[in-house]
Amino acid sequence: MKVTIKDIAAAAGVSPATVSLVLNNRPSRIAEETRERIKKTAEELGYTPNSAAVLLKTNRSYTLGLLIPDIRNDYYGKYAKGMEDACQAKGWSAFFCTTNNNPLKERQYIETLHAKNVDGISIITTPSNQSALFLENRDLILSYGIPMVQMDMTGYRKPANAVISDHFKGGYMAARHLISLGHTEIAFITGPKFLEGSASRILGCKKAFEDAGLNWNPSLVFEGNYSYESGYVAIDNLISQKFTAVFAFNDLMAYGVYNSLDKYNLKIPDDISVVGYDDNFTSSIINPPLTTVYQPIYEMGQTTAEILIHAAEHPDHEPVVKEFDLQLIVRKSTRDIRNDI
Amino acid sequence: MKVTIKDIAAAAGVSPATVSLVLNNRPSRIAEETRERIKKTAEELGYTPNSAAVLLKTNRSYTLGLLIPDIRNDYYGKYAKGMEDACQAKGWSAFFCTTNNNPLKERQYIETLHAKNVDGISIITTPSNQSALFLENRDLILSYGIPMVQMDMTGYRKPANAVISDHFKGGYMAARHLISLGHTEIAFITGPKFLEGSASRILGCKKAFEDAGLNWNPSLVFEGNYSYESGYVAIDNLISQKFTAVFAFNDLMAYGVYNSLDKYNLKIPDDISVVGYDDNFTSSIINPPLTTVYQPIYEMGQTTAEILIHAAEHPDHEPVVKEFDLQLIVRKSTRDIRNDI
DNA sequence: CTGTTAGCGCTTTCAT
DNA sequence: ATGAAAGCGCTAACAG
Repeated sequence: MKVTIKDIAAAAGVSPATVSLVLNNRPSRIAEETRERIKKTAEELGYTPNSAAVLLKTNRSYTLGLLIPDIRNDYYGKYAKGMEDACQAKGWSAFFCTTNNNPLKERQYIETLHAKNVDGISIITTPSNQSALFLENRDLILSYGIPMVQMDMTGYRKPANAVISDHFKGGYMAARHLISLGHTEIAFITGPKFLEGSASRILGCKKAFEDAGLNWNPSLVFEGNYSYESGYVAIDNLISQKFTAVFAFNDLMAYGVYNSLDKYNLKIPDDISVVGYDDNFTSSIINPPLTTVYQPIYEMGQTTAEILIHAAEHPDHEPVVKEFDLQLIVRKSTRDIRNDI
Repeated sequence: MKVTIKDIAAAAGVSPATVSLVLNNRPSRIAEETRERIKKTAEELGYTPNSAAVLLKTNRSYTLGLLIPDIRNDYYGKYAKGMEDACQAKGWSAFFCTTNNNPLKERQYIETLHAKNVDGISIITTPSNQSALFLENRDLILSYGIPMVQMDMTGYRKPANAVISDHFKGGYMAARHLISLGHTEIAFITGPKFLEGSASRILGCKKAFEDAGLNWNPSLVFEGNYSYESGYVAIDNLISQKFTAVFAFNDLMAYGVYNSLDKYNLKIPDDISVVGYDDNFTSSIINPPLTTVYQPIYEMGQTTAEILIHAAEHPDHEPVVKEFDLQLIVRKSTRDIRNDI
């Protein structure tokens, strides 16, 4: 059925060992004439190496595992794409595993990934990730001795690699943008407070207020959970108060804000300015296009793969933390109100 | 490092063969007491079977490969999720491979998948898929003897499984909906004409016109390519003509229509009604929510996995074609104009 | 310059 | 009721 190096060896009149040497371009002194003959018959027979055999022998799968909460979330989709592309560029593969934020499912996948001998695993902080079960999962990976990179896991420091962005700065940028447009009463829809990323963004916002000499109003802060619905509900809860702008800590919640505001007949940006975070695909096509904080998530995925591949190839690899810059994308959902009556 | 059955055998004082028998629940008469002891030590040592070894021996990877144009497209995302969930339910895994509609990349992935001994492959028709290179890829999979299911590949009949939906009916449903709302001048933004699915939808639309005794106006048909931009451009091209509704052959193009219409100060659905196709996530949160034809794409993904797993487990498996029902989701982007002045 | 050999971890038939 | 042994396809150390 499947053609093996034995078949090639027989067809080319050499031994399997020679075939292996040639096909892997090992530095050995095989006659040029023999080389050609072997390569040619391999090509003719349509040979593909059996990676299970290679793996069993070398203990290297050239495969990475990626644990993501949800592939359908554009944010994670971009990250996954970045990893996949970087893998492909180096001849590696990636296993995508969707955990749905379920620690048991995540654990199961980690075991599968271990069984499949992946050479590295990427994990992501999610709204419920700080639970003990999730932390146990991190330790499981470490105990298997599999290189791992933590994406956006600001709070959990273990001897492992990390790929992060500066949430404090992101919060600061968004708030400052709104303030520079004359907004002083700003509603904030945050992520779960136990998430460090969300907490840092709030700190960034407060700093922006402080720098501008503005008063911080805690009653305009609503704790969301990064879902569309929580953005929608947030407005219902805040609507009785006065505010001219809202900063939602991710785009998904901003979409909820859009529709909730529409229900109250409030126009964006005429009545209320809105800022999001992440820059999902939808944010540029929605009406009005959403001003948002862009995270180079695709690049973070690429870097994750590169770190993991490096770690796999260099057993003496030292844990590394890469931080990425944020960028404010100004679109049509925010407006200068300084010249209003 | 990694614990093997040998380790368990040593610890439990039995032979590796016995361990294998017990851990795989093979029907053999191992003493209950021994069974327990083996299972317990396996648990204690944290044993995970080495799937490379299992694969090498059994020639079964319990893994499926999925060739998709783009994981970031929600349509494919749902499909991938369906496959992944069905795999997980049966203890299988899935490899996601993003081809970007590049036949060379697809080919490369097929070879990788073959090298990794996947037990089945799913492929999807895409806007450029009918090219000779893509068709060669199908044949490559077949030549490897790997079970395959073609998703939405209405035009290419080979001895292979398929998972499809009735495009003719989908086109008919959308057009009839608009007609029932009093629209007689409807613009159509189709997919590439070489795609059978798109062609069938047009036929369905024509049939709806015919059934309603309406005249078909070819100048209101614009050939798009299923991208956001092509929906946007379509309106630029059609705007000089009179129409009260547009049916875009996918949601992405409908989003382009939304923004292009906005540019001309045309309101949805007040001035123009819009219907899409696919029911992406964005369609329910966009303003106004988009009326669209829902394809049970998640279920199609599940079924794909089930067919593939079945085929892998039954070498005598006969090719099967599963057709799925469509559903019109009526939201706020379409409006009854019969009582207008 | 090329071939022989052992063995990676597991399954499975055949002996005991 | 359990164990010994062969072998899946490949690589790498060692022979020749």
